[in-house]
Amino acid sequence: MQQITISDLKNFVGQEVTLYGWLYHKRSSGKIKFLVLRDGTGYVQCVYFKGNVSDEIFDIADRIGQESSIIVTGKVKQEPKAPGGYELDATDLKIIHETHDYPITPKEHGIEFLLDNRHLWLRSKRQVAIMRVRHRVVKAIRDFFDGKGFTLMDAPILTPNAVEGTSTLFETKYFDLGSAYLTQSGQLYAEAGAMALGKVYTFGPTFRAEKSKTRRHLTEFWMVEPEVAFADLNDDMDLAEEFLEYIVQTVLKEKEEELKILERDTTKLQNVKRPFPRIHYNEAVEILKKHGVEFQWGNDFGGGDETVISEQFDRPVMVHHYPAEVKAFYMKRDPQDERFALAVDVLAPEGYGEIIGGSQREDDLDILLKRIAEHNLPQSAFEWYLDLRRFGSVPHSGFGLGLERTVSWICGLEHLREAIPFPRLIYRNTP
RNA sequence: UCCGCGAUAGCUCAAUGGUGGAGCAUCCGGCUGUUAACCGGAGGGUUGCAGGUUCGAGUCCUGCUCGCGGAGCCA
Repeated sequence: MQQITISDLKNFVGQEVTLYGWLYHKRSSGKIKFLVLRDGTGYVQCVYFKGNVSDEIFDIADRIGQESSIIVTGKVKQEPKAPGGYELDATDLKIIHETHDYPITPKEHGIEFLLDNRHLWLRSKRQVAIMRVRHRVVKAIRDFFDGKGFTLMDAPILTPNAVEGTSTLFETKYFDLGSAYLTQSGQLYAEAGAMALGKVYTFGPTFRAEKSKTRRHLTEFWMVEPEVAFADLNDDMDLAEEFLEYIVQTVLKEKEEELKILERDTTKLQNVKRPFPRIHYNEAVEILKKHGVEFQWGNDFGGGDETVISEQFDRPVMVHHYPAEVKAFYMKRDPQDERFALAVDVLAPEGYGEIIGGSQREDDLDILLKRIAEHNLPQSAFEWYLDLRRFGSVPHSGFGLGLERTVSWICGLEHLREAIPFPRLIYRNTP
């Protein structure tokens, strides 16, 4: 008897096979029982007729509870009515572990209950589909950069200094050196990498101790940050749009089944093709005014503002030249107009907001020193970073893409917490 | 941190200030093609915690705890 997976059933029609998995769902009708098996690769209905199997096997099928782990043997049958197209005419059933009273039933549950049971919730169809898409997005990210001559060069997670104020940093004791902080961004280290390798990217978890309590925030999330030497803001935008197009089109092509399970309207994703609209901050402000939004020039956009702006377009929109005041110290200012930073945010459609933030970096030592002073940052903490401008400084640019926001957008999720296996939220760090 | 909402059976919810219910889950019984199957029956409650008002509080009032939605901030 051949042991196979549910995803391989199509190659074994008419043959008797053995599947290992968990009981996902059960229906019975007197002398016939329908056991839906899941094995991580898919779902298949196994049909047990009384008479075709021994009474003992039939009793097991009757008795075992949802999520019991079992070994099923039977003949593969094509069944147009079955989801997936195949069904198992079962001949045998063995128990690996019998269980009862599994907490997550086929009926609806509240979000608190589901998050308390996240370790079990992950077994459900929808969550499995999301994790598959997440995995494919991660692979697409790596394939894209690897294929373009980038080197993966990860940044440290424990960092020595409170760079942009301690209020949003997680602090931890660090032996005799006092405190260390969980990284908020690998960018400064990526810049060092770009000066060594030309094109690099960091990809890992980042941490923000912001007391944010919205569907768009996690305290721990994953970010990919490419950094390119000899690249200006336009090069940065070129890279960002090619990157996003590649991710979305790849997932559309390869995770069709999962997006269907998630009931994602993929027509909106089909549009994600170059070129993306590029608008100046001033144009974005005009759009807000035209739509009756009260907005003070010079401010950053809020979530609602971003939605209004992105609704004007059928694909991601790149907003560039933000007022320098609201942007980070390391962003280079526009030599034509010092009020603006050479920065870009990419706003996803359908209200998903900012998924990419990037900029051309300040490469002049003296200007950077001035910015550090203006932001009341401790220069000593940045001496290593300033060295990058002392020894062979070049124009360079990069951006950061939030993985969970991207997954959330592609999957059409209501909340970021479903886009990561074990979400960390302001009032939750379990399981 | 601020604004708003909520906490009742394992889960999702209902209950005019007057004997706390339903669906699902569980258990028992029925059904040879079910798709969140269906039909009949049973068990299951310190109504988040602490006070108060009242003849009487799940319901009204005060405080607390926990959670949810949003804002600000950000990816």
